[in-house]
Parts: sequence; structure tokens; C-alpha cells
Amino acid sequence: MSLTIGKLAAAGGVGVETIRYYQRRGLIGTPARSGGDGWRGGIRRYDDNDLRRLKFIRAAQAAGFTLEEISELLALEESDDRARVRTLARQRVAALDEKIAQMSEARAALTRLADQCAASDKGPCPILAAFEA
Amino acid sequence: MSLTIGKLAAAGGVGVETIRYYQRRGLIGTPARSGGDGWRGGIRRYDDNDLRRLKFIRAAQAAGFTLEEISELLALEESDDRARVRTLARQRVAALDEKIAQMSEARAALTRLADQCAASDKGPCPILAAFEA
DNA sequence: ATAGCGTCTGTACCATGGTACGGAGTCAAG
DNA sequence: CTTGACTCCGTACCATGGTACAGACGCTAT
Repeated sequence: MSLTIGKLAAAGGVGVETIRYYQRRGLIGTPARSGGDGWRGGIRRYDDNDLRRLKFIRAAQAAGFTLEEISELLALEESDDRARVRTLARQRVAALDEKIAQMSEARAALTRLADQCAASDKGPCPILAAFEA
Repeated sequence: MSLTIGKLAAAGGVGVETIRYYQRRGLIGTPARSGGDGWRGGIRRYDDNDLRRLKFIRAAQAAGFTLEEISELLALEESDDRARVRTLARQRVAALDEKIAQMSEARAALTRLADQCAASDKGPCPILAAFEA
């Protein structure tokens, strides 16, 4: 099975330019150009493994990994270093926890202020007032 | 009370370049340069109100607002449109809810996978395997 | 009055994750 | 064998929130 970059992109649900970007980042390889004869032209052909990597990237992104981390995960795929993978996963969980906590705090404060603000139109807006402190 | 940009930045806990950036974004005004005589040189002087705005920006940022939104909030401060402020706050709460939900989902999935991965070294790493699906 | 720190302005650069475009080449169908 | 869609490559640009730097000038203390 062989795909052009356009088919690969469509199959992975991304744009062509995104594939090229991942190639620049080293997440996906750049197959040799070949159009049949020995000249230097031709179109690059992608295979199932490229599609697999592409889907891997999207799945890992959905789990909150950065492209930098995904790059390492893809390398680890080849090397069976499960401990390292677990470490990356735990680190990501810790980072997520921190961001979730921050956002929850902000959410609670904002909700409270919006309720207060809605409760009465007397005096200054409590939301704006809160940012003055 | 009058502050140089450096003092203002220090008082607000940000860098001088950040102040200039906020000025470019229109979040903080740019006072006239004046050094005493009528010539066209001199140093810009900031006051309490600039410091107040700066602190407002940092507080609103902590509540998850973007600089774009903060720009609007600062304008609303002058206009007493509490309904609009509440709308912005509720929108931000909704956006936070969505991000928190996404991240919690990712967190749960990753935690489960990491636990599974730690439980047994047999077979392929469940974390990596999850991204293959 | 001169050293030296701070400020002013414009511009470029950083990370992150892409998106867009021009000009040339390639490939398949009619 | 030409047209039209697609690809290749380099480079520039987008948003977001800053950060850095050069060269000129301002201000203050000695």
C-alpha cells in the first residue's frame, strides 16, 4: 500500500502542510522521491507505517503530549523502554493535574463573582472589583 | 506619585518589556514624554492608575482571560456595562469547563494506562499500544 | 562635566503548532 | 500531448504572550 502525501493527510484527518510540518519536526520520515526512472524527480510515497505514526501523533496529542514528547514516545516505541514511557506519562499526568487545579480555581472564583454580580446591580461590578485588589 | 517604566514594572512584578508589550496591545496607555522643558525628549511617567491597570491585567490573566478579553474588560470598567462583563465571565467559565473536561479525560486515560503498564511487563507497553488504535 | 544606569524606539526573535503561497515539476486522464 | 490536479521545496506568515537587543538619548551622582 502506498499513499501520496495528500492521501496520507486525508487518511489521518490533517492537512498536507501538517504532514510536512511533522516531517520538519522529525516525527514522520521523508521517503525518497522516485518516479520510476533514475532521474531526480518524482513523488514521495508513504505507507501504512507512516499512517500509523500519524495516527499515533494525533492520539498522543489528544492525551495532552506536546510534539516534543511525542517525538520521544515514537523513539521509545522502537526501544521497549517502558519505564521511560511510564515516566513521561506520569509527568504528563502531573502537568495536567497542575493545570486542572489552576483552571478549577479560576473557574470557581469567576463563577462566584458572576453570581454576585448578577445578584445585585448596586455598587461596582464585583468581577471588575476583584481584579482591582 | 510618578513612576518610571522600570519602577512600574517592578511594582507590578513584570519586566519592562512586558509593559511595552501591553502598551503595544493598547492595555496600558503611553503617557507623553516630558523632561521639563519644551523640547521633544524626556522620559515617560506613569501613575497609580497605570499600576492599577497593570495589576488588573495580571489578576484577570490569573482568572484565565486572554489579553484580548482583558482589553475589553478594561474598556468596560469605564462604561458600567455589567451585563457584558458577566457575559464575558460566563463565557470564560464555559471555556474553562471545556478545557478542564478534556484534560480530566486525558488524565484519567493516561493514569489508567500508566497503572496497567506498571502492573506487568508482559506484552507491548499499554500506553504506546493505546496510541496505535 | 562625564561616567554610568535607565529609558526610548524600532525591530527581530523565542516557543508552540501549524497554515499559506509561489514557482517548478510530475502524473494520470482525456 | 495537453490540461488540470497534485506534489515538491523554500520561505513567509498566523496567533499568543512575551523577550532581547542595538543605538541614541535622558538623568543623576560624583
